[in-house]
Amino acid sequence: MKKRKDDMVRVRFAPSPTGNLHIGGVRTALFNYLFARSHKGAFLLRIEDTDLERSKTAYTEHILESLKWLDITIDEPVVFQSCRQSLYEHYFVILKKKGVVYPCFCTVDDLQQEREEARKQGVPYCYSGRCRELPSVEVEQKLQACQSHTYRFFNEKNGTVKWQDRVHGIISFDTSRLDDFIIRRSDGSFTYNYCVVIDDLDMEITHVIRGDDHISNTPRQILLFQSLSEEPPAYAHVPMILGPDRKRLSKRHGACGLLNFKKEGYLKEALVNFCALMGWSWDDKTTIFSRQELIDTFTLDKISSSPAVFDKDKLNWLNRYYLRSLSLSQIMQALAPFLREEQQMEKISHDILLELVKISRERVTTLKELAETIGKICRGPSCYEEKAVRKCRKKFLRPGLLPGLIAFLNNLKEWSLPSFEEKLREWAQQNDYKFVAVAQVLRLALTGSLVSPPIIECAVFLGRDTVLSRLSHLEQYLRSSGDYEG
RNA sequence: GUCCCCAUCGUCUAGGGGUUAGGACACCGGCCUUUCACGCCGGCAACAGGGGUUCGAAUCCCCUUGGGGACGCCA
Repeated sequence: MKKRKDDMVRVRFAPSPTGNLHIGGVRTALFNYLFARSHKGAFLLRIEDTDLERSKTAYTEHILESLKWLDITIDEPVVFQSCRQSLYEHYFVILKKKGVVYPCFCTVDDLQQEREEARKQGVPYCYSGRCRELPSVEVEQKLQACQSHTYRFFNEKNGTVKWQDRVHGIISFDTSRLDDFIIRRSDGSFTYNYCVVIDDLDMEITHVIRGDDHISNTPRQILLFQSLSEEPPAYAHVPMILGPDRKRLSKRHGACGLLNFKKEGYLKEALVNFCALMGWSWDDKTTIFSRQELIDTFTLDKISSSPAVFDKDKLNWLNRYYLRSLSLSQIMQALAPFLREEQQMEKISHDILLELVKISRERVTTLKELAETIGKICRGPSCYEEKAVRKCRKKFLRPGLLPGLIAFLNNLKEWSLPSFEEKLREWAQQNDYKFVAVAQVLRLALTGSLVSPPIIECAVFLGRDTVLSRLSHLEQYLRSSGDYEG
C-alpha cells in the first residue's frame, strides 16, 4: 500500500465525456475544488472514458474548457481511464489470486432472459450467479476453448456494508441485495465500478465527493476496496440538482452545457457563487461569496442533504450583482467578445466605451445585453418604437420643444458633463418645459425608445454632431408621419 | 416493483427540543428619480399528513404520502 500522509487531502472530479458538462457537474467539480483548496490539498481531474462507444473527445474538451473558464484549476495532469489498462490488469491479477472474481460465461442474451423473467415475476433483478459455482474442470474447459466470458466479483452476500457518509450520515446496504457485478467485460476492458476503485486507490484519493446518484454504487466499491485489503476513501454524496419540474436536470431544461451560460453572457463569478449556493450555505444571511471566501468557509458538513431546484432568477440576480460590482477592467475583459459581435463600433473610442459601460451595466442582466445596449446607443435608432412615439406626442412634445432643443444644443458652448445638464435644465425652465419631457424627447431621438441608460450622459458621449443629426431625423420623421407642427 | 436517499415560504436556504420560525431570489406596495434600472423602506409567503417520546416537537422515533436516485458486458 502506498504511503498516504494523513492530513493530505486529495480529491478528484471524475466526469465521463459522454455529454456536455452541466450545472450539476460544475457544482460537483466546484465542491471538490473548494474542499481541496480549503484543506491545502490537491484537486485532480479524471476523465472516465472507459465506454469507448459513447466517449467523445469533444466532450472532454468541453469539460476542460468549462473548468478553465471558471478558474477551477487542477493540480496534476488529467488522468484518462482509457490509458490505464495495465494498472487495472495489475490489480485484477491480485483479485484473481484472492479468489474474489470468477469467470462468467453467460451471454448477453442469457442475462436478458433472466432480466425478463424477473420482471415477469415482479421481483427485482439480480444476477442468478449460475456461473459462480461452476465446477473448476468445466471452467477450465471453457477457458481452454476460448469461450467468451466476463469476470464477476464474488459477493459473499452475508452481511451489510455501511459507511459514514459526510453529508447523509450512516448509510447501509444489505449485501444480499447486491449481485455479482461484472468487473471485466468479455472484450477484456474493465467496468466503471472497478476502475473507480483502482483509480481512487492509485491516485490516493482521500475523499470522494460526487453526486447522490452514486450512492447505490458505493457498496460495490467498498466491497472491492475490502477485497484488496484497502481502506475506502471518505464519501460525501451531494444531492442532485433538479429542473423546475423537479426532475433531474437535463437537456429539456435548456442551457444544458455550461458553456452556454458563457455564451449568453454570464460572468464566471456569478456562476461560481450560484453553484456554491446550490446545496451549500454558510449561515442564515450571506449570499455573496468571493472565491476566497468560499475557500475559507466551505465545509462538507454544511452541504444540504436534500436536492435543489435550479433557479434561473437567482442566477440572473447574481449576474446583475456582479455586473455592477466587479471592477471596470474585469467587466471590459469579459465584455470584449460580446462587443465584437456588435456592428459599427469602430468609431467609438475606448474612453467613451468605458463611460457607456459604466452607465449601462446597472440596467442589464448579461454581458450580451450590455453589449447590445451599448451597440444600440452607438448606432442610433434604426426605427422608433411606436408606443414611444405615441407617448411622446401625447405627453412630452409640447409646441416648439423639438426645434427649440435643436437650436439650443446647436448654440450650446460647453459640451461636457456637469454643465450640459445644468444648461439644459435652465433652458427647459426658461421655456416652461418639464425636464422629463425634454429628456424623453431627447431619449426618443437618440435611442428610438423611452427606456435607456441616462440620456444626458449618452448625449454628451455621443457628441454634438451625432445628437443634432438624430434630433433632426426625429423631426423629419414626425413631420412625415402625422400631424406635427414643430 | 425492490433497495437507497430526501421533505421549512413559489425557489435557494438558516434553524437539530422552548424562536414573533431568520435571510436571499421572485412577486406586490412606497421612497428616490430625466426613462428604465440600482439603492433604501415595507408587505405577501413555509415547518407535507398522521401517530408516538416529552412539561414542551419544525427539531427525536415510527407510519403514510409525495419527490428523487439506483437496479446494464453505461458511467
